[in-house]
Amino acid sequence: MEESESASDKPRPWQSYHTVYTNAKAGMDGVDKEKVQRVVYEMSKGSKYFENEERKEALIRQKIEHMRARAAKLSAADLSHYQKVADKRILELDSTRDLSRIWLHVDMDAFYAAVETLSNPSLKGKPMAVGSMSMISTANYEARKFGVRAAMPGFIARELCPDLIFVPTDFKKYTYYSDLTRKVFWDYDPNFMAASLDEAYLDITKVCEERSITGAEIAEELRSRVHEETGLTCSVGVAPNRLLAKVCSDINKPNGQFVLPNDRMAVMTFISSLPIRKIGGIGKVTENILKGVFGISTCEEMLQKGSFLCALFSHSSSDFFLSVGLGLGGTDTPEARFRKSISSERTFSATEDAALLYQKLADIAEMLSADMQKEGLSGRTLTLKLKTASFEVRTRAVTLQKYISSSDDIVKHASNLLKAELPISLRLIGLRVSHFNEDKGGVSGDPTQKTLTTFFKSVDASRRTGNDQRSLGSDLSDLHFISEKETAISLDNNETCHHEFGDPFERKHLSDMDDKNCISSINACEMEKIDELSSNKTAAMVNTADVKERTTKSPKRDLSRVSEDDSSVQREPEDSNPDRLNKEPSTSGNEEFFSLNQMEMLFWVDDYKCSLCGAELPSSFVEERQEHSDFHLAERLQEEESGTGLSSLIPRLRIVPEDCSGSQNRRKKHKSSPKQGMHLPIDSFFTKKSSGQ
DNA sequence: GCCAGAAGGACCC
DNA sequence: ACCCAGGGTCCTTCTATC
Repeated sequence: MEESESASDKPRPWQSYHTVYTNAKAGMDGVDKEKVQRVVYEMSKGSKYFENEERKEALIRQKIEHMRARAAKLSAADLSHYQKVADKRILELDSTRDLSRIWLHVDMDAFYAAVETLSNPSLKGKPMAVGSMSMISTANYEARKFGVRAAMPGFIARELCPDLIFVPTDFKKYTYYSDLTRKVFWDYDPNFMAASLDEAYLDITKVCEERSITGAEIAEELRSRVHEETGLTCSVGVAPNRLLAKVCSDINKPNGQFVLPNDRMAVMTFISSLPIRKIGGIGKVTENILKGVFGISTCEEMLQKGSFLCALFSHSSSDFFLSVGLGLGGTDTPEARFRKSISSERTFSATEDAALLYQKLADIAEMLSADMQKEGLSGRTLTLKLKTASFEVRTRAVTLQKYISSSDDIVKHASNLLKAELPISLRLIGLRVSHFNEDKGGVSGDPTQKTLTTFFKSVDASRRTGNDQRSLGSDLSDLHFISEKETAISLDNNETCHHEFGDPFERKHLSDMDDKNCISSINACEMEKIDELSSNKTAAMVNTADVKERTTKSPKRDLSRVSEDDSSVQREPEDSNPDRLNKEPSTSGNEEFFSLNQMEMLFWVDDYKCSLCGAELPSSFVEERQEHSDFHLAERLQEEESGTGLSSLIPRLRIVPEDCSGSQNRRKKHKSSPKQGMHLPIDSFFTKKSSGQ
C-alpha cells in the first residue's frame, strides 16, 4: 500500500478514485470523464463512505500484490504444466460450443426514466433522474451526458448536473409497461427469460426457422413492436448465446441493435478485442485483478494467459475466464430455480442507542415477516446484517430447529444476535431468512435429501461451459485466492452426477420462478395445498362443469380476481388447516372463483404466473389467460371423465408444463436468467398494474 | 473426507 | 442543504462434527 500512493499521487488524486460510475461498462461517450471523476472525488473525500472505500481498495491492492508474487514464483516447469492444463481445458470447453441457437437480448432504454417521461412529457429533453437525493435508480440520456448514472447518490448527481430533475420511483408504472413489453416478447418466445423489469432473453431460433427470417429482421420487428405497444424504445443484441447477446445489446444503445452471426470466426473476432469489463459478471474488482496481475484487458487475452489463470485461480474461475475468451455462454433454457432467501434492510442515520436499534430491528422484522407471509415462506436460518457507522458490514447468523416466519419469532432470535454485538454504532440493519422448508425438494422435508444447492452444483459441471452471467458473477468471487495448494490440478472432478439430483418433483415447482417471488409463493403454499389435495381434499372438488361454464362465459371477470383470493390464502402460510381453502371463498365473496380456485387451484402467482404449470402471463394478457385457464379446466374435465381424479394431481402437475396453453408450450420454463430481477423490490411484483383487467 | 453452518465478498439490476 | 439503497445469488474459507 505504501508504494502506489507516493508515485502516482501527483496532482490529481481523483484519478485514483475509481468508482462504479466513472468506470462502468455502459458507454459514457461524450462525458467529460475527468470532471466527473473529480467531482465525485471532491464530494466523497473525507466521508466515512470514502474512507471505507479506500480501505477496501487497499485490500484489493494487497490481493493483487499477493497474486503477482505467486505468479512470479511459478517456475518454467510449472508454467509448462499449466500451459498444458489450459490448452486441454480450452479444447474441452470449445468442444461444447453450440452455434445452433439464436439468442436475443432486449434491454429497454433508460427504462424507468423513459416511462416517467411518457407519463409526463414535459420532462422530455431535460436531464432527469429517477430516484432520490440519496440514490438514483436511473437517469435519462440528457442527464447521462453530465455523467449522472444509476447507483450514484443524488447529491453528487446534482453537483454534476445542477438542473437535474428528480422523479421518485413508481414501480407500479414500470411493472405496467414491463408487462406490455413482455406481451410482445411472448410472441417470439413463450419461454422467454425475464431478467428484470426491463430486460429479457429470447431464444428466437424457432421463430427464425418457422418464418425463415433472420435474427436481424426479428430484432427489427420486435423493436418496432415494442415501440408501438409502449411508446418506449429498446436495444437488442442477437448472438449465439446469452452472454454474447447481452454484450451486443449494449453496442448500439439506445434504440439500436447489433447482430453477431452464428459463426465461430465471427465470434472469435468479436470477442478478441472486447474489454473484459463488458462481460456480465466481471465487475470492478475482477477487472482490476485481471488487469493488475496478468495484464489482461481484453477477452482474447484470457486465452493467452490461460496458463496463469489455471495456475492461480480455482477451477470454476479459470473455466469461466477461458469460456469468456472463447466467447461461450448459455445456450440452453435453464431450469427454473427456487428463491433461496428473502430479506429486508434499512439504512438510517447512524446511532448507538440500543433502544433505538432494537426498535429498528423490530420494524424490519415486521416488514420481513409481512413479505414472508405474502409468499407463504418460512425458514430456519436467520441472518442479521449490520453496517456500522464506518460502513463496515457484518453478518451474524443462526440456524434454528424450527421454521419461523412470524414477526415475533424473528425479533426474538434477531435480538439475541444483535445483543451480542451491542455496544455498536449502526447505520443499517437487515434481516434475511433462508433455508426454507421447500429447499429439500418439497414433499418430505427430509433433511437428508439432496438440497437444491447440491443439485445445482452437480449440474454445474456441465453448465460451466455455457455459463451465463450468473455463473460469471459467482466466479468472480473466486478471486478470493485459492489457497496455493488447491491450485493444483484437479480439473476433472467436476464430472459428477447430474442425474442424481433430486426427484423431478421439485423441479416442477422450479418452473415458475422466473421473477423473484413467484417462485416461492408457489412453493410454500402450493406444497401444502397439494399435500392436502392428494390426501383428502377431494371434497374441495366442486362441480367441474359448473366452473367451466362460468369461466368460459365471463372472461372479463378475469383471473385477477382469483389472484385476490389467492393472496388471502397465502397470507396464512402457517395455517395448514385444510379448511382454509374452503373458508376463503366466503371471504372473497366470489363464488365462481372460489369454485375455480378450490377445484383447480389455479391462480396467478403474484398476478403473473399460473400456479399450476408456471406459465407466465401478465394480467394484461386477458385473453391468453382465459385460454390458459380454459385449458386447465378442459384438462381437468377430461380427467374427471376418465376417472382420474385428484389422486393424480401431483404427477399431473409435473407434466402439465409440457403442453399447457396450447401453442405456447412451455416445456422449458424460462427461469429467469441468472440474476434476473433481484433488484426489484418485491412489492413491485405484488402491486398489479391496473391495466390488464 | 465430507457435511453444515457461519462469515465475508463480488456482482447484478 | 440534502451526503452512497435494497433485494438476491453464488462462491470461498474456516470450523466443528460425524
